Amino acid sequence: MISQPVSGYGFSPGRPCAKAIGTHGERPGPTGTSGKRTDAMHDIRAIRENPAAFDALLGRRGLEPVSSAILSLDSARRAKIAAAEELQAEQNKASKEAGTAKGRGDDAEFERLRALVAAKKDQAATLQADAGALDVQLRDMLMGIPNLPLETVPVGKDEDDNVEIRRWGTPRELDFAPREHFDIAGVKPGMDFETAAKLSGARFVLLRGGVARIHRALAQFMLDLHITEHGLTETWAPVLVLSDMMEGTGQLPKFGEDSYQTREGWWLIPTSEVTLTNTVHGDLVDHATLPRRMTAHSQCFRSEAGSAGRDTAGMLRQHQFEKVEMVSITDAETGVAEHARMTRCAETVLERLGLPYRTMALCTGDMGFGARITHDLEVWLPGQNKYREISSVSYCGDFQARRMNARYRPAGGGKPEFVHTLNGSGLAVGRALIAVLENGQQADGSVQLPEALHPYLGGKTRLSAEGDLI
RNA sequence: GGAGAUGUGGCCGAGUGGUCGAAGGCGCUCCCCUGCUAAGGGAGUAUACCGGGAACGGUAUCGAGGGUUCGAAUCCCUUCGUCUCCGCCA
Repeated sequence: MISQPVSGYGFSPGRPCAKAIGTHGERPGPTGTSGKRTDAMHDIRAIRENPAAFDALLGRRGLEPVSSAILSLDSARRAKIAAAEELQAEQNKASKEAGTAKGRGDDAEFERLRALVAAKKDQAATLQADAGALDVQLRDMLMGIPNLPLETVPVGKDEDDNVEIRRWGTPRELDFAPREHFDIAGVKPGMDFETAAKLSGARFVLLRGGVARIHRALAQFMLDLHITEHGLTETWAPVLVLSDMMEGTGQLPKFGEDSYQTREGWWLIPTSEVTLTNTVHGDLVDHATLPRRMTAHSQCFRSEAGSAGRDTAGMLRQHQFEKVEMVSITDAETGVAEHARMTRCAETVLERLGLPYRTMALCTGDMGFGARITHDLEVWLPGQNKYREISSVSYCGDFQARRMNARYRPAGGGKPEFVHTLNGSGLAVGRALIAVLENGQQADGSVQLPEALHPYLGGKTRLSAEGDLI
């Protein structure tokens, strides 16, 4: 790397953020300690070797070809680097000779060489600056390009093209008109949007009594299931993270608007995928420690910019919500199998709760930025009379690992290779609460609660129409 | 928040402004010896980029950024992290 690239987007680690609410000009923001690598967002070599394949895979996502733009930047950058390095080599050589000249007291020769070094240095600096500028351009371009879909991912435009791959459970036959969760008699006393709005504004909720306890029970149940039966390691992590971490998992630079940032520069995690995945940020881990399977229960914060007007009723879409997240750090060989495993872990939660769901393979057009393949779990919501997303399980290949510079050394030595990462909700707690309430609702406004939760509710089995656990 | 210390390769740890990409140890790989094991001997072992079919050559990197210098791991400035003590605090 010729020179340290300047951050090409609005904020930069180590400095107060332009986007921060209420700028603190003098206060340095929290920063990471890792350096930036300019080439690591996508495999530039792979693009060089087969630009058509790169464009073809992006084309499946509905994106225009970009490889020729990338490659022309890349070759311009490489030409500058080569020229600059040649000059630096000459500079280093002359400098060394200057040292020996000085050593033997040859002042005339020393002065001549000193001037030569200065000249070379000057020329090299110009070329370095050029290379650096091209580097930043290339980096920004690569940072903005989403992950390549696996060949197995169905091609499509939007969510209408997603493919159902599995369905479990049968929605109950009801002899009454099902209500949405916030409209169920037994739920109303414990789900207070008015007070939450007073405290925090729109898209917040305040839970009380039985509903609050069911919510808590759900999170505990999920965590316990994952750590005792699925072998995930329980983890508790910060919810404030550095910009580097958000960049590592792909929330930045493109999607900064979707998250919140403190005045000091920290970001509030939109999901603990950020913290769990970045546990290996910048690390060279022992292959024998893979796969690393983690789970965490955390608060999640999302600005929900761009979803104004959607799902405004109830607690389906909130600025702050809880989620039990699963993350696996693994390698290229086991990534796809791990994805299937993780999907099963999430499905198991729903099955234990007796909640009907379907598993969808997202099409290329509906997949998230960092994913190579994503399965969404959609739970049946009788109040809405439809399946709604409650979990999303993605395999990211080495996409995040490249951004994080997270690698492992293969068994038996050899060059370090990027780890592969996966993440999935297991599950969104708030949405699970909704599903439990809506699916368990009775004609009288009470709610029958899943057996799996009873131990977490002190043996209580129902939410009465008055809102009490009984 | 105040004072001090510190940040070196997978890990630990040495380091004089040029002979340092960096001693030594651990770990790892290969080989030898030892009829198993334990121990021992030898060799190798940073990352990224650029050029090259390769051998290899070049450039950069000693938390990060900047500066002084012909030349910086080593000097100066800024900044971040860590540790210790004090203060405050769930």
